[in-house]
Amino acid sequence: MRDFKHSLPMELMRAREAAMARFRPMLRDHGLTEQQWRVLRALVDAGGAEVGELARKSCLLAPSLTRILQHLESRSLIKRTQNSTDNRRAIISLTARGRRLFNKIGPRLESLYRVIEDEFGMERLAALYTLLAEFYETLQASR
Amino acid sequence: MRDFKHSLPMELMRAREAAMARFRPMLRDHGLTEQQWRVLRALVDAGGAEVGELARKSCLLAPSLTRILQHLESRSLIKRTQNSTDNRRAIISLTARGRRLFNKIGPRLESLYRVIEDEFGMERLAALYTLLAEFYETLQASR
DNA sequence: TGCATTTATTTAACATGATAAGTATTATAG
DNA sequence: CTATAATACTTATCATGTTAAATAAATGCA
Repeated sequence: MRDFKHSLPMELMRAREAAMARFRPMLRDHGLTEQQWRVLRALVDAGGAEVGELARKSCLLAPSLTRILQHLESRSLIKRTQNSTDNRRAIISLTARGRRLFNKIGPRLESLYRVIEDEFGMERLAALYTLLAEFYETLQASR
Repeated sequence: MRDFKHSLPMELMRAREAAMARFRPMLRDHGLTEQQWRVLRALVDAGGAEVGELARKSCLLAPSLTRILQHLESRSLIKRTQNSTDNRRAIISLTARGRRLFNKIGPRLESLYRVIEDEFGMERLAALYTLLAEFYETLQASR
């Protein structure tokens, strides 16, 4: 059998964890988990979205997102607006408070990201992005 | 701000998830989670290991591993042997039953992995492995 | 119109992720 | 020797991952 050290899912996980270890402490300082941050960021990107759309954009499973939205709503970082044409769908958007938090954290995470760019190099980073996107597309295409 | 779609941790996660989606159903058919499988595989690779060593090899946090070992032990897939020179350290190893389960699942996962190799191509896969390893090393080195 | 089906989201249950704190054992300074 | 620190795990707590089931609203069709 192939060497255990060369398990692709584990290598992907280790690389991700190495990166997240840089970001997580700052998020924690602001009382956010990485998943909660992904939701805020997806909302800024989309400017309001339905739950399903938000799940895709933030790469979260629906049950996880449900809990996270409940949590963020209790902290008044997001709000729900009912869609009049389809009462199953609620539109989620940031509150002013949520946006302020995002504006405070975003730039700091960006600068941490630039450190990684500097250390690893833009070219290799771009190559990695490309391979990852191709890998994902390849595996999705044949489903 | 950089496009949300180009968040490296998310790309790593999506790629990993695409791969795991291929493997998880089979593991589930045998009553194993992917983490439990990683532990069995690390044990085969090491042929018996201390808890800390096992945590590193299987990329699991110590508290998670503690619970997983309790679970696997209750299913008689692993056993603990006390180290006589240091009673804090217990040596974990597979039982005969654990090894049988591994031998049944391992080859099937290998063949699923070969499908991915075929679809994505050995060369690109090798390039991806290399970049991931370099990325990990780069981020660890500067800590 | 009335009812089965589909769609969108939430609940439930169990397992793991992440951090902090606790426990037992070994190593070490004085 | 002995008090103290370091080591190796384990517990505890809260949040998320994963799957299945439930709920509720919209859709399709007889």
